[in-house]
Amino acid sequence: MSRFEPVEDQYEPHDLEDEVFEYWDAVDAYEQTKQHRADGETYFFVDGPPYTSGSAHMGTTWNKTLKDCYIRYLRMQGYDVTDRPGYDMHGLPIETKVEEKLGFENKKDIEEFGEQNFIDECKQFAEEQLDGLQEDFKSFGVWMDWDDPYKTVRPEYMEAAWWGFEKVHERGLVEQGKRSINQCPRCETAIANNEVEYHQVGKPSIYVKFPLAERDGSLVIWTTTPWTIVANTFVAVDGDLDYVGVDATKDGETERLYVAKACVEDVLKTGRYEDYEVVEELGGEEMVGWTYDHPLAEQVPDHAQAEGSGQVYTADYVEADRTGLVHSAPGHGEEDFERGQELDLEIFCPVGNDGVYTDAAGEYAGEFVRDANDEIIGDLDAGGHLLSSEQGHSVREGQCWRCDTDIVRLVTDQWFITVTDIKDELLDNIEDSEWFPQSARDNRFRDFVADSPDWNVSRQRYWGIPIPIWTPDDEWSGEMADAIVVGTREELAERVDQDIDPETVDLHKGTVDDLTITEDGTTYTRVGDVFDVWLDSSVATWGTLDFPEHDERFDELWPADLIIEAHDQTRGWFWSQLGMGTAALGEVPYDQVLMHGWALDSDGRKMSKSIGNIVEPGEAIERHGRDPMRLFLLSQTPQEDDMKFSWEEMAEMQRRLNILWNVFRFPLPYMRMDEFDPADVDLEDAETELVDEWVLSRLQSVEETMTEHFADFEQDKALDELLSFVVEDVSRFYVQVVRERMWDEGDSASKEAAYATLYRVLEETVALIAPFAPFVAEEIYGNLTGEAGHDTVHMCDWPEPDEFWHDPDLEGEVEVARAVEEAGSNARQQAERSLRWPITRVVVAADDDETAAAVESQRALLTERLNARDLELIEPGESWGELSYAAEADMSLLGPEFGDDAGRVMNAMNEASVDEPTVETLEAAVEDTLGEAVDLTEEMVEFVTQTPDDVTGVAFDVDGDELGVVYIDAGLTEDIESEGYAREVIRRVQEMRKDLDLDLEERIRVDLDIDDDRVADLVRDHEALIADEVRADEFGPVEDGHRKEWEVEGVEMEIAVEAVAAAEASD
RNA sequence: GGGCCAAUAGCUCAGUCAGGUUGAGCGCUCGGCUGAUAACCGGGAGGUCUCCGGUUCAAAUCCGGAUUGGCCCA
Repeated sequence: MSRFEPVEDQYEPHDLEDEVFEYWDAVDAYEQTKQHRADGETYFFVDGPPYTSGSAHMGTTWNKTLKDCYIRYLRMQGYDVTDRPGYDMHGLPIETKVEEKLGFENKKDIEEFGEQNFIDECKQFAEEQLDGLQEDFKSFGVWMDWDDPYKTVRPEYMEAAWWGFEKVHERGLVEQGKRSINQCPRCETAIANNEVEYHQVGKPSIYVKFPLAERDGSLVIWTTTPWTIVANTFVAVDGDLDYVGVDATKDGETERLYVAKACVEDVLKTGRYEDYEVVEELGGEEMVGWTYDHPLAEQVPDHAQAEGSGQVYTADYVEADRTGLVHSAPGHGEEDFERGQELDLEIFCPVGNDGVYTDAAGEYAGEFVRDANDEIIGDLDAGGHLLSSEQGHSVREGQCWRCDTDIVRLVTDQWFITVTDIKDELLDNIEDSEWFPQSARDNRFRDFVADSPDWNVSRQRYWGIPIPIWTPDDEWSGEMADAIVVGTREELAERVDQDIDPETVDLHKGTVDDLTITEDGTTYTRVGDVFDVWLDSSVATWGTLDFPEHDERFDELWPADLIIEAHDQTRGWFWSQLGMGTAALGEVPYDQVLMHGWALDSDGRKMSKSIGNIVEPGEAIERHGRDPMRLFLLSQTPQEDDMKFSWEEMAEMQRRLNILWNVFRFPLPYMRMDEFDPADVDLEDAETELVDEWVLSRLQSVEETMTEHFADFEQDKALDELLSFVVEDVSRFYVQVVRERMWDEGDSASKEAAYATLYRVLEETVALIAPFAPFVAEEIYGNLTGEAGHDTVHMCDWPEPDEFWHDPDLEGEVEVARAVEEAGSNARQQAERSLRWPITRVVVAADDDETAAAVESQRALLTERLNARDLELIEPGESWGELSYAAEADMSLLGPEFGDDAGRVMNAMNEASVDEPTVETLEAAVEDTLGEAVDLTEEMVEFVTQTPDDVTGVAFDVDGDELGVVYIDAGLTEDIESEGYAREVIRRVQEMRKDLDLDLEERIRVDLDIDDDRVADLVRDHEALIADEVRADEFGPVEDGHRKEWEVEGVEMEIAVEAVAAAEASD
């Protein structure tokens, strides 16, 4: 690529990005960049694996873009960064999608299809989804190792999970146990709590009388799940609550009912009793130990009847609601189960994994539980146990997140990692990681870890990593000491009875379920379950490194230096990694966490299919391009706050990039014409002017600040700093000032210094923007550096501030000067004197020495920018004649001094106008207004000047600190009018040159016909200036030229222009 | 139901920790500039700081409560 080639007039993201993609391919940009840092210090970044279903949405895009930005930045800082992407490919979501595709309804269909066939289908589906995602990520310009992602379905990764699990087992933290779980009866597997979704459903609401065994009367309970009464084991009361026995009468018959005292009226009304009498009052504690007969004893002969069943116990989940007595089935509900365990009661669960009653349910065997509700209600009624029954009671019901089937609570055998045994260690290990923001770690995360129960890692499914536990075929004791846990493929090959090759063996269920182990005469078979997918990703830090298959890199790199995910991962990946890392290795597997938010729609609502407010990244790219989309995403804070999507802001980013593009293309024609070569100029020795030195100093400051922001994981602020430098400092100021020097024909040291300065600024700016907008950075870098630079901007070092150029004092001075200029422009406008017309003088009243010094040192710049003949500086303490003064109050001092009157005093001060800026004169003015004397001090007051009519004055400030006032003297003189009119003519001739589409170098002849003799004379005085500016060879009659009538400040003039060459040709 | 986070101009956000007459960019509008020109410069309008209470001479800011939205947990 040769240098300073002409470029598009307009920043065109799409064409540019397509070209850059091709260019990257052509020069192997990604590989070269990695190679370039191969000897650098290692940095172990770990990608949180997205789940391979669906395509990349805005949240995923934000996440990957953040990762890409930090990886690119770290590479520029010299690190050899691990950038292996990962994909989470196992699990129920994929199984259900494949089931749908194959038209399956339940597990039996899968069994018929064949486990291995089903697993193959899942694998193929997951791979297809992965390809789609990967294409999306590449198209965002994310540079990761796409040729070699880690996949949770590969044997070496599955082995990493086995290895970790075996370590956990060695620490004695694995156990089989019964737990009350959410079961999806269709998927026939446990569902994690957070995988349960809720919706409102109508359910039965029944009051049931449990007949007491050793005394008259019944306990009254209420439930919305009649089918769980089959498994009733005890009734719970609140030990501290008051209960009553009432004799209730209906249809002439009286019966004794026991309910909470507070519930009597409601229960009896519900049961349509006509009358009642309280005959007993007793505390809940007194009822403990009462026995009752199971209301469905006849239909369920094998109902819970072991020692302790069928009795009343206390439980803390009881409230004085409904009846104050709670039917409890430890075989179903979670609280019931836990209380049952405490009481050492039997766990009776007559329901299979498919939600169908087993033989233990007697007459109901073979029926789906919820379908049996009506029959059970009928049986209760027939047995005289039903006090009341209603349908359609609205409650929140959990359903399976994948297939929407209503869940049932069951107690089943599950495998656990008993993280509650190492809770203190987990909490300690939290301290070893640094979070951004840290408050998320100390509040949200810590609370979650403190409350976390044991981790149920088993799922009764197919598409997952098989749990590597083998138990004896004959009766297993339940002790882990009597089970075998396998940690690696090699160990598997050594121990199993069958002949397998550890290099090639697939570890999925279809293969390993057939493998048996025989040791000491006992044969062991693998337990059927697979791991919860959260266990898969929990081992990502070593899975990324293909450990334990290879251990060198693990020894060198582990634990991870950085992970970046959204806040939902506090209970997800941040937690699962902490749990697994601590249980297996005693350490948290990551050092730093950057926790970002979610991508919401423009109203701050979640993007969802049902609302129809999803913005696809593809659409954003189509509308604005990749770099603008990335800039928008990266301009959002990456720490905890959710992002509100905004098309406007994305469009704004495109505009900002267009400004960068304009800044870049502006000097190209001049540099090209002059054959500028940056290598020939040593900027430090070049004849730089103050403004060059200023912009170079600003560049150093920007670099310093950006680096600090990156260190704090605030890339949004770094980007903001850079863009405002490009827009405010370079485009709106430096380029404006430096233009005239570039127009210089012939060689000039000043022009060369300007070239070299702008070149340096651009070269480093594109390096600074490279992590954010990699495409446009590449394009500009390539054009600027040609063969002299790296093959890609992404190989550049991160620009470090150069002390030689860093001059904060100069920056401060120019900041003041720019404030003066801005105020001066404002004053000019108020005086209705356009910039083309010179003014005789500008007067700057500086409030302090520093400001005065700044104005003095930037005198040349200011007079030029304000087009003033002279600049007069009023030193601090001095005042300019003909000014009066107004006062502004400092409320922080007025408040404490005057209390309730502070507001009135302030108003009086604001209204005052005095001849001299002293407290005494002000006090007098305030007294006039208020009618009472007040004591003011210097500190309470700030005086501002008021200008006479013939002069316009505007105060100037830097960041809100007022520093002084600029006065524009707009009085006219002949000399000024002469130049003013001349410049009006110049501007119009220039426009006409443009109308004619003349070449920059083209010489012209100009004919001026001005209606006003005085003005015509004034203009003639500046004929030389006009000729020079518009490249006119002569003034005189123009025959066939471009002719136009103008009105300038009320004066009619006719101007004609023709090219000299054209005129000669026609002669 | 509980925990954490957010709410400030039409839009995106700063200001909240250390209370003192609310700021920026964009958009809108009026004007200027015109060899970067779909660029650039200046002016202006636009806010009950979500609401209700409290503390204080003074609250966007501190405290309590509510509403709405987000994540997580039950």
